[in-house]
Amino acid sequence: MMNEILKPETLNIPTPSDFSFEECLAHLMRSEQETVHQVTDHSIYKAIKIDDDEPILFIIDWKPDALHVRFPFTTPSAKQKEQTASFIIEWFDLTTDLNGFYELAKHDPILSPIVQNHYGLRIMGIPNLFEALTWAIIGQQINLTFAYTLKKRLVEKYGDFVEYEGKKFYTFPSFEMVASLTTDDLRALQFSTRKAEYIIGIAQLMQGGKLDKDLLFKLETFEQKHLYLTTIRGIGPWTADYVLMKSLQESSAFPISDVGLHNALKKQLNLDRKPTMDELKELAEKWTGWQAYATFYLWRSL
DNA sequence: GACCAGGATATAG
DNA sequence: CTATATCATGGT
Repeated sequence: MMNEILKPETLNIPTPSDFSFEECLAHLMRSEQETVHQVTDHSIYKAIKIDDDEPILFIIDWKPDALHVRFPFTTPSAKQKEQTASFIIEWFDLTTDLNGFYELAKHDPILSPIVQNHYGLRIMGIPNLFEALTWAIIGQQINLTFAYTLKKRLVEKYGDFVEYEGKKFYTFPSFEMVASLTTDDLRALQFSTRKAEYIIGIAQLMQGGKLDKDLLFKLETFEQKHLYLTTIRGIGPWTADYVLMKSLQESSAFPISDVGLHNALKKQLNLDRKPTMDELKELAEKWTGWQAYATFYLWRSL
C-alpha cells in the first residue's frame, strides 16, 4: 500500500499495566550533565551502536500502553529494529513482573510510601556492560555531580556521535577505544590514576574476550557472577552488585555498602545517623529476591 | 577549611 | 586477619 511505504519506520513496544513513563523519565532527567541520552518534551533521544556500525538515533515517546520508537535519521534494517527493541526492553526492564515486589512493599513500612509515590518506576538499566562497569567505577567514592562531569568528558572525547537538528547524540565509548588509551589520557580528564588503570584494564579484559555479558549469563548462580566480577581489579562488592543490578537485571543484587542507600534509610527511618551494617542486613531480609528494586526505589526517595 | 561523596586497593600492624 | 592511608575534586 502507498501509505505503508511513506509511513516512517516505527517500532511499538508494549508496556506493562503498572508501567510509569513519567517516573522513568524523571530518572533519566536527574542530571543536567547527562550525555548518553537526552529528554526533551517527554521524548527520549538516544543513539546506540549495533554491530559496531555507525550510531543509530532513535526517539521514544509513550502512549498507553506502549513505547513508540521513531528513527529520524536512518531507515533501520530489520536487524537494527530488532536490536533496538531488545535494547529498550532491557533499558526499561520491561520483562520483570513487579507484582512480587509491590506485594512485599505493602507490608514494609519503609518501602510502602516510596512505592506509592513512585508507582510504576522500573529499574532503568545500563544494557552496555562496559558502560555499566565504567560508570560504576567513575562513581566510586565521589559525589554524583563530579561523576557526571567525568563521564561527560569521557563520552565527548572518546565516544561517537550523530547530529540531528543541530544537536550531537553520543554513544558511550567502546571498550576497544578505551583499551587503546593510556592512564595519562584519562588523567588529562581528571580521572584518578587508579580509576584510569581500573577502566583501561577492564576495557583490555573485554577486548581479550575474557569478560562479556554472555560469559556472565552462563555462570549458574548470582554468587558465581558476583565472585567472577570481584576478582577483577577495580571491581569490589559494591561495583559488582551495582553492575549486576543495572546491566544483568539481577533482582537480588544489593549494593549494601552504598552511601545513597544509607542516606535514604536514614531519612525514611528518621535517624540522626546512618544505619549500621547489622541494621541493614536485618531490614534487607524482608527484601530477599527484590533487593535491587528496594535499593532503586530508596535511591529515588532521596 | 574540614568533611563527605553511589569504594577499592595497597600497605602496615 | 583488621586498620589505615590514598585517591582527585566538587559540594556543603
